[in-house]
Amino acid sequence: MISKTSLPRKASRELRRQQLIEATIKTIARRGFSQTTMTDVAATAGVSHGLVNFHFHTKEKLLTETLLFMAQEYQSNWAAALVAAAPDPASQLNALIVADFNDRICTPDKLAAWCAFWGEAQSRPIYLEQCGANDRNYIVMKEEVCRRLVAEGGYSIDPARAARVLRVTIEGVWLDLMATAEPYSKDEALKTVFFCAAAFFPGHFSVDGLKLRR
Amino acid sequence: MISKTSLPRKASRELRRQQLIEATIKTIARRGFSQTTMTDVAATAGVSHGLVNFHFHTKEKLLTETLLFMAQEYQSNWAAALVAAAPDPASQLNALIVADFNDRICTPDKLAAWCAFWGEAQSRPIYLEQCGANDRNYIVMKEEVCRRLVAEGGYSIDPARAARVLRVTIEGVWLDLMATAEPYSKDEALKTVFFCAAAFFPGHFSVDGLKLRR
DNA sequence: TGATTTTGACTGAACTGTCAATCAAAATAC
DNA sequence: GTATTTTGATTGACAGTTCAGTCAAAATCA
Repeated sequence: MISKTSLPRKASRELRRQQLIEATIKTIARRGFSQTTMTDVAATAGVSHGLVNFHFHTKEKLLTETLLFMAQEYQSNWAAALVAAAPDPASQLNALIVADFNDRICTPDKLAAWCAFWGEAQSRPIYLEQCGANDRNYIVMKEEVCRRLVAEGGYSIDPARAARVLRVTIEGVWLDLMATAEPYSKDEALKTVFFCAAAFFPGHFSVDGLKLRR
Repeated sequence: MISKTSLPRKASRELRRQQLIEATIKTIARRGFSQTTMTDVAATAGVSHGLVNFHFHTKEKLLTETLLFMAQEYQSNWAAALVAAAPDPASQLNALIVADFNDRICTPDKLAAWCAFWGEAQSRPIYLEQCGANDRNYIVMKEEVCRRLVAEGGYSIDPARAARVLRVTIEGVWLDLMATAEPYSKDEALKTVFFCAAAFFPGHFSVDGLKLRR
């Protein structure tokens, strides 16, 4: 509140939009998609509900911009992990896996929000389009990494299917991490993914992660 | 509309309830959870919206009963597949996998409805409790089958993790089947699951399914 | 006839989007 | 540097709409 007043207006505008997007994520995670109202979001951000309309015009726009933000954050996270990794395919695959359990991406609120958006997206083509391009990028890139790893390691498996199983396994343990029914640790979740990678690429991965140079 | 007079009028209480539950599934699949109204459900079933309240009292009860129906249908599907299968663990695992792609369970409407419920369940403990017991049954049973298969085949993998990866892989390809962005056939989805089973249990499974007796 | 099912108009609550008024910051004038 | 004007951010009340749930009456059944 106090620090807000001292900020320049241009920065304040972007800051407030960002604040409202984060409030939206938190609200969706806490109350669910169908029970998220503009007033809830505003209350979470500590502002009046009129302000949300001032910045986003409609509820629909607020929701799509929130989804877009999460999609871009997700994409830039794995893209950054990829450029930071060594150029060999095993290191890159390892970096991709670890990146998905990054503390900034893999928070309870964001996982719950992803889940809520995903559940709603089935009936809203706009949502699917919103992050469809990102999804495709990710899939293509992951397949390519697996293809190179198969070639390098002399494996005889279908790289596209391996990439697909690894991708959905990560999604799956994400969901498990949220469901209160069957809880296990984030570490066990990561181990499960590596267990899977080790089954496909035993020369490069073990249940504990990337194997050291052979 | 025309057939209404011949069937629903004469329909018993249970039949109408069932009809409304199916209309709810279809409506949720088509319009999404947050946009599903009592009037929508009633219109889909071809009755007035007052009747829905007559049979289910509240919207919340209609939704929970719909979820309960799907959970029970899912459970009885795999339970039936299990008793029909040969007693050896490989046959039972195979039966479980195939059962999840059964035409009665694996319809676009039901997958979309599952997805919508799942997205909403994160913020509604009641929904999770609703099918939590079923989920746990399934997980325990699947782990047990994998444990027996590991013992029989002399594999050296963790059966709980194998069971988990197989479970979430099935969930994952289910989701892929719905998302319009990256569509592949139901057959390819099943092959992907078997690809995974073959990686864990190469003596018993190939990408085409259960291997014949060795 | 009496019991049960079904209809559709109605009510009250909740929610979205609008708007006039207010206030603070920035720009401009003096 | 100080006063004045302009711009942008914020509020809260309000209008219009939607929707869940109610209910009295009608239809149907047995």
